Amino acid sequence: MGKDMSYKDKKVITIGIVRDLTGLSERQIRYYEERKLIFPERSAGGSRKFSFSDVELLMEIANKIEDGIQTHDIRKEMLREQKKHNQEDVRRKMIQGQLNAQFGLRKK
Amino acid sequence: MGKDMSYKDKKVITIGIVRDLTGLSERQIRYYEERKLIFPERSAGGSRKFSFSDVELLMEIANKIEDGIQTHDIRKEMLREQKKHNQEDVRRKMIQGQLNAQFGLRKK
DNA sequence: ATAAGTTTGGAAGGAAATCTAACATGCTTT
DNA sequence: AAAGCATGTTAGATTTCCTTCCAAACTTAT
Repeated sequence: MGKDMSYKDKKVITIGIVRDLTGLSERQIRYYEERKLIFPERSAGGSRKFSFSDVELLMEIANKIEDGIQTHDIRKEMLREQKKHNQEDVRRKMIQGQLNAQFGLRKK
Repeated sequence: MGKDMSYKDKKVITIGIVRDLTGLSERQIRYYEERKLIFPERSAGGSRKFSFSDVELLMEIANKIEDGIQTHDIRKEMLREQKKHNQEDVRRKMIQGQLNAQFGLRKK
């Protein structure tokens, strides 16, 4: 239940490295956070920590910005995507639930 | 040929995070580097950068240290492992070379 | 058993990396 | 014209990291 994550999603990368990996400025990275496009964690002292997923997302964001899309609209797109995935997830879990009920697979 | 790497091998994690991930002290981590058990890269400013592989290796090292094995012997074990893998690699590549020669698969 | 080596902690002082907040600029959109 | 967007830059404070040293408690070798 403690749900562990792949390396890709572990928040372990500081902003300077993200800068080097993406080619974005730190200013841009912080701004995209402000606009709620990315959600780094924080260290005890307050430093941002990003994952490789965040880095990938930032590169996609960079592309859209280049195409003249505004952060506001990027956010909308992202929320739409998210919703779609959530729905798929719910469907998948419901089906699993049905199966469990029918065939009485017990957990643990 | 620019050989790209998986996330696991990218050197992107600073020592403080490695400390948190492994439970080792920074002192210990630096010492194990001094003893040539791990090989972090450096930022332009001189900060160490580790990969997830390094983190895993550090956890193995920590176990061996707990078992009373000395860094010197851990290093020997590691070199032995390394050599074995290199040999396997050479063998694999030689076989591949033979096949290419026999069947004239051309590269590119 | 004395000497030498191992492993770790801790302190000092300095440099690098990060943080927030503010102001400036050049564009868009309203 | 006013408001909002995206980014750069600066300043000062804080956090993180670096190396170098000394100390302590062990372990191994002579």
